[in-house]
Amino acid sequence: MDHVDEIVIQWNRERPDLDVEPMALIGRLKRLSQHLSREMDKTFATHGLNPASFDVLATLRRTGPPFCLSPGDLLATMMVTSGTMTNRIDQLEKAGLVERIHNPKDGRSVIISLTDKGFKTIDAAATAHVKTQAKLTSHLSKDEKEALNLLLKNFLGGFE
Amino acid sequence: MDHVDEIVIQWNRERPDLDVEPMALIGRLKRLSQHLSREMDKTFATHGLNPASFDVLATLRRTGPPFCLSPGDLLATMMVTSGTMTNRIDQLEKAGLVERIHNPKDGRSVIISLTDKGFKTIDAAATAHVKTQAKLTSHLSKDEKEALNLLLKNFLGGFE
DNA sequence: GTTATTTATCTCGATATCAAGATAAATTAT
DNA sequence: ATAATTTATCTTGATATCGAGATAAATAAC
Repeated sequence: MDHVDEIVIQWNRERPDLDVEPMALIGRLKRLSQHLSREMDKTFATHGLNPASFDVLATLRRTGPPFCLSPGDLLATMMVTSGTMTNRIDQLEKAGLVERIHNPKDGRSVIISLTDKGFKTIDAAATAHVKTQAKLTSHLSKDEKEALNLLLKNFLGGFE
Repeated sequence: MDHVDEIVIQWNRERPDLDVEPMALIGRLKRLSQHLSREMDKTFATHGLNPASFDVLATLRRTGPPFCLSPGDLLATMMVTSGTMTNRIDQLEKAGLVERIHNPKDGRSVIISLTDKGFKTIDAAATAHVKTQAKLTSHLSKDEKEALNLLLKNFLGGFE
């Protein structure tokens, strides 16, 4: 009997015409996502990052050498607008974690490159982040994790 | 081979020391939550609402008669701060969907009450919302929905 | 070659949120 | 009764995001 169960009971009493089964599923998904994000954000904060900056740095880092991508490339992997990406890069540049390099082959675009400081920061943060995520999923058994992952992948497939 | 699979491959190549299994699970959960929210937000918008205002009105509505709760009660069911709640109520009051009633039994607190207009709005929006949610989960079989819901409930239990 | 279109990024204004603290009423302690 | 504490809500300042549109370079059409 959790928070979502109570919501379902209330709706069933007030609006018995509505089938709120999907609401329970989506509600739990959303709430879980919020809880997980809050915990992970704490890890980012101990490395001077927020989720947005972690995301950008991690995307550059996992790309491999030479740790460069255009704002457009970064956009393509994250669900944000171009204005948001400009702002994220501004912050990271100000913090000395990335730099904007003029693209000699295309005057419209720039190349976002991890600095040494950015590399060290994201490598340390990623190590801690993975540890946090392991802890956050430690309540689940191996089988549960696999089953959940598979169901989510299938579900997500309908959108991407 | 979805978006998250590619991320896992990249991390395995660049940082084979990291176990990114939990990252895949959490990443899918988060991304799915975003997709679902975006779709649901469209339904809210057609009723002149945003997710925040829908949430407040729905909470008041499903409470049943007399469709009243204090800001503190509303806070307890949503994961937001008191400042956010004040702002949400301000917007809804300005739109004529709720009203702040002075609580005669406690000078510190107020009672947030659904207006007729608020009641009609949320009833129509909720009907449409449930329909949207049914569509969003229609890719999943009945068994999948049940299995997923159960796993999520178990997972969520660790946080609430 | 000049014009039109597309592409890549940035700018601007509006908004929802949070964290921290202010205000004011109720409760508890002395 | 008075003072101290707790509780309920609101205020303020900062920030991340979005949507829409601006800018400027590359490409395509003619």
